[in-house]
Parts: sequence; C-alpha cells; structure tokens
Amino acid sequence: MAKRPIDRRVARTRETLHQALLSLILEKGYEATSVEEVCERANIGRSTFYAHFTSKDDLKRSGLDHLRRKLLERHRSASASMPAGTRLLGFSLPMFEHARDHIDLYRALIGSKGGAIALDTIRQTLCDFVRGELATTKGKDATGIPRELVVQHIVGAYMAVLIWWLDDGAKLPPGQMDEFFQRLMSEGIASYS
Amino acid sequence: MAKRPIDRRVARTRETLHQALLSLILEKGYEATSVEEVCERANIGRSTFYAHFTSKDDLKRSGLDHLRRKLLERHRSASASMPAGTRLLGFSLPMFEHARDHIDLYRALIGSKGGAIALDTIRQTLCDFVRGELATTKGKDATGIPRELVVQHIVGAYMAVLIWWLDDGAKLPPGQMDEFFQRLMSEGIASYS
DNA sequence: GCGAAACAGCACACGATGTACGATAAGGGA
DNA sequence: TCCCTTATCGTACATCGTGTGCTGTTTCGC
Repeated sequence: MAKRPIDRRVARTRETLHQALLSLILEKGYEATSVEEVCERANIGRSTFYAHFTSKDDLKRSGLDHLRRKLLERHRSASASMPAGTRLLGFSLPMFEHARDHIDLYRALIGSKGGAIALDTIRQTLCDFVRGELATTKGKDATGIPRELVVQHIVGAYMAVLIWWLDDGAKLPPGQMDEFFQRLMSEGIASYS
Repeated sequence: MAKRPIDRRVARTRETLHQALLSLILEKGYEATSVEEVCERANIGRSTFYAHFTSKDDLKRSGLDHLRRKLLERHRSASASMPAGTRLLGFSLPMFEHARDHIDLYRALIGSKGGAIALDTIRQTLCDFVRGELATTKGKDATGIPRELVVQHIVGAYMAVLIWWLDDGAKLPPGQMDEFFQRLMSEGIASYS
C-alpha cells in the first residue's frame, strides 16, 4: 500500500493533461474536444497520452476522482463542527464555497458545456452525504415517502440551484445562496401558492 | 402555414429512423450508437438518412421537438381545468402520467443511457411552465429569493424525482408520486430535521 | 401511365481513435 | 558523476465513423 514517490515526469505529464482538458472544455465543451487537441494544448505527444490514459473519458474520470476525494474531505471536516439537526442540508454551504473557490473548474465540469458525467459524479457524492444523514433520523419517516425519493428531491433541487448560480456567473455570495436554498427546502414553497 | 400533405415515403422513413434510434438508445445508449447502426436497424440507406437529417443529433432534435409539442399541449389542457393556486406545481401529475404512458420513450431519452440533451429539453419545458405560473403570483415574492432560483429549485427537484422513478421501474403509481412530490415541495422537509 | 420525387448502393475524402515500435531524453540510485 | 531505468517523442499504420457526391431504380402523386 506504501507506494514509492512517483516519477516527476509522470506527475508533470498527468497534471498538464488535466489542465489542458479543462481549459479546452471551457472553450468548446467536452464532446467537441479531441484527444489530439488536448495533447497539442499540453505540448505532449499523443502516444504519451495513451501511455497514461486509455481514452479521453479516462482522463476525465481521473480528474473527477480527485474532485470527489476533495469533496468528501471537505464535507467530513465541515459536518464535524455542526450541531445535529442542521446536518441534513449541511452539505450546502461548504459546497457553494468550494464551487466559488474553484469556479473555473466547476464551470468547466458542470456548466452547460461540461457534459453530464461530471455532473453525475458530484450528484452521487451529494446523494451519499444526504443518504448518510437521513439514515440517522430514523424515527421521522412516518410520512410514507420512500427515503430515496427524499434524497433525490433534495439533491436534485440543490444541483439545479448550483448550476443556475454558476451559469449565471456566481453573483450572489455562497452564504446567501445557502440561506435561500435552506429556506426553500425546509419551509417549502407554500408562500408562493 | 397550410403545408401540403407529406409524401408517404418521407413520413415512413422519418418515423422508422426515429424508432430505430430509440430502440438503439435503449440497448446501448445514445453516444455509443452510430448513424450506420440506425440505418441498418431501420433498413434504410445511409445516403437516405442524410437526405432527411444532417446528423445523429439532428434526428434526436427532431424527435425532441415532437415530444416538446406533446408536453405543451398536454399541459395546456390539464391546467385549464385546474383551480388557481394549485397550478404552480400543476405540471407534476400530467407529467408523471405522460411518462408512464410512454415509458419506453422516456426511459430511452431520460434514463441513465439517454444522454443529457433530451433531459434538458424536458427540463426547459417544465421551467417554462413554472416560470409562467410563478409570474401570475406577483405579490408573493417578498422573500427576497430570486424568482429564477425558485424555478430551478422546483424543476430540479422534480426532474430528479422523475428520473429516479423511471430508473427504478416506475413502480409507484403517478398519483402517489405526485402526492409525495407536492407534499415535499409545499411543506418542505422540516419534519426530517 | 408519366413525371418528379425519394430511395438504394457505392465510392471517396477526411478526421479521430488506438496501437506498435525504435530513437531520444530525463529522472533517480549508486 | 556515471549508468540504468523509464518516460517521452515521432512516426507509421489499421480501423472506424462521418458527410458528400453520383448513378441508377423504385415508388408515389397527379
């Protein structure tokens, strides 16, 4: 399990390729980007690309794994210092903040050009969070609503709001976005009908 | 605007191609399906394909336009016989029912293999519905929450629930799904925290 | 039936993919 | 510093899907 330090050339190549793909996604979208273009942008031979990744999708997956680990880590440390009862939607603020801190990354992955797989990775990660929290409030499911439906409901609303915020330029501060989302989610939209 | 009757051969070819694409999406997903395969499945020459559609995406778009028109029509007739005040989420039941009635179509377009563009078409159509209804309840937006955020929140939650329902085999009846969704949406999830 | 379409089948050029291999360069341990 | 290992490069090659053009043949609508 103790892996020896990776050759610097390998680390450099992988990182450069990741960056190149990201910048190209921002410019023309994921689907429209070819392996050849990624290599050209990264100044790396195409044969070298295939020495590290089996395809364009593989490169993207690798980047998403990295993101997923970061999200897990962030969620752990954030929810630890959170009073029970507020944890069900506790992913919201840290997530908004993480998105603001890495807005280029998120706009590339999530925005209208990013493609759906990246989005699904984040979605599933959030679903895991919510599912975990929901499992701790066992007594409250006398509503007859399937638990997984509630999970999808919460995360679906959140992802839509997040995407809208990012595509709109992330104008509102994360704290306010979090407040709005939590209000809508916990109190419902009764005041609108 | 009065268009002359379309040549039967044209109608037949187009319809056959649409069906062939649908069945292939169900089998192996949209991205993994080639124009050649669609033609083979449809027993139609590849050159004929390009006489009708400029690309695979074009064929899909054409099918989605058809679906969009159907949804608009259904929503109009349904919301007409609906008391004001219940219309904001009024798209829910008709949509669940439409999905159940054309479950193969929806599973192909929306399911995990369907690709994201189809999903976005439905999402945008629903957004239009909600945006329209929300505009009629002007007085209620003293919450300070941007109206578009509310729209995205509602439709995001709905789409997630719809997709879950379909991917899970549409076991619950549309009426119950509608009830669950409306409860979660109007009363919020306060009872869970 | 006749003329105008829609259609099939084929060939072609093009671009992207994934693989293979020898030559060169760079890293890391001694 | 030297030397061995390994990464990288460049190139060539086979494969596949795409979009277009062309020539007959079939079929529809009048």
